Amino acid sequence: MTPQSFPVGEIVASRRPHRKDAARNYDALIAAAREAFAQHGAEASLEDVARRAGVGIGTLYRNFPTRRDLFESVYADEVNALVRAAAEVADREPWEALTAWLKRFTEYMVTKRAVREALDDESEIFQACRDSMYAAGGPLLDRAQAAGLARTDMDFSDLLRLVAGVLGTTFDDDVQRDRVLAIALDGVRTGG
Amino acid sequence: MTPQSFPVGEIVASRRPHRKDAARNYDALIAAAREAFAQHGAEASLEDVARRAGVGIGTLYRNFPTRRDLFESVYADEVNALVRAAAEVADREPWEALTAWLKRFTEYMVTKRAVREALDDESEIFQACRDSMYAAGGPLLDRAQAAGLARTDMDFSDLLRLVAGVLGTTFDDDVQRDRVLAIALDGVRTGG
DNA sequence: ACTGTAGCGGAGGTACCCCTCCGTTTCAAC
DNA sequence: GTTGAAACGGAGGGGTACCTCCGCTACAGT
Repeated sequence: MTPQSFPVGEIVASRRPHRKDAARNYDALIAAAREAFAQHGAEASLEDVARRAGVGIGTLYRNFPTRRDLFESVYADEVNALVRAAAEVADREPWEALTAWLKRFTEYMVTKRAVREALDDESEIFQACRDSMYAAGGPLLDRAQAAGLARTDMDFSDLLRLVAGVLGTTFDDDVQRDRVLAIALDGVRTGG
Repeated sequence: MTPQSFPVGEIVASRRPHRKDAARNYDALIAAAREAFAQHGAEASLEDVARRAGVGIGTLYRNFPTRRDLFESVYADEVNALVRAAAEVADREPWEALTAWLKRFTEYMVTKRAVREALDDESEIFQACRDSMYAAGGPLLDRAQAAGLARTDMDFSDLLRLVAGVLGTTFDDDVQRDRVLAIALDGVRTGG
């Protein structure tokens, strides 16, 4: 309801280097990895990631000594974007703010899917990211519930799973996707 | 409504061999492949599949010359099981029959997920399987709609995507999964 | 029981991936 | 501009997967 006041910065201490060329390579690696993981899942080739980023394999390993390190950085990056998105919709109407944020949540899911395969659910970073995300998005559901627009026998976690699931499937076209998502959200919505 | 009268047999001409040892190996390969694909996705190692099945790699390649052939057989096998399941629930109450079948649909989704990655959506087998599955499951939704238990501004395809999506995600536990699925189906259900 | 053949397993060539190591390049502080 | 340290790229050793090929095995029909 008020602009987010909790920290939206780095979830884990970012290892982004200071030198210009190094920082550029770091960013290129994160972007390439997100792309590769989205396309090939958790087992994407790291050499392919380095190729996409236009850097040598050695550079990849210096920045991310293990595959897990790369996953964590890509994932944290996505979560940060999602947290920022929550602040951006905070001034809209309750239900519209919620659904707008859930739309942005779609993109996050693509990365999340691959990351799930690689990182243990109980890992520290997952915990931190979940906290961060719930702190950012949770109030959006709270507002809708307080306004009598959303059922109260569910929590934010339920909502995310529902939306994540629906958006994680493929559809004939965008029209069908929106229709099915609307049906799912009809299960969430209450007269208002 | 009446027991299924359409063919529930092989969707594609099965290449299952006649000789006893060969047939056993064929079945073991299908089972091992389903397991491996569920676990590792479309890029599971074929040598691993052969190992799980307890056969030589040569045997795998004789039965399934290409990775695609193996996928198609595993997939067709699953669809056949799903079609049979529709016949088995046909004598229950409309809404209960529908949800019972959708529960079985969960298992199918695990395989489907991997197969999607490997097979083109427009492939002949996908088309045939979809027809077969819709013919089997579609009447279950029709019945529920006719009984005023399900909204009529959606079709069977929408329902499958919705359920497939929800069940394709992970949950904290079975209780949450059932709760979220119930919310989604609340969007489908109409007063009754 | 005999026997022809369908079926079997796995060795091995090729290709790709993982990850380390180190000689070379590039930055930035002076 | 000089220079030292940080960063770079990619060669290369070890491992695994793909797929073919062929000598061996075991089934089924007589």
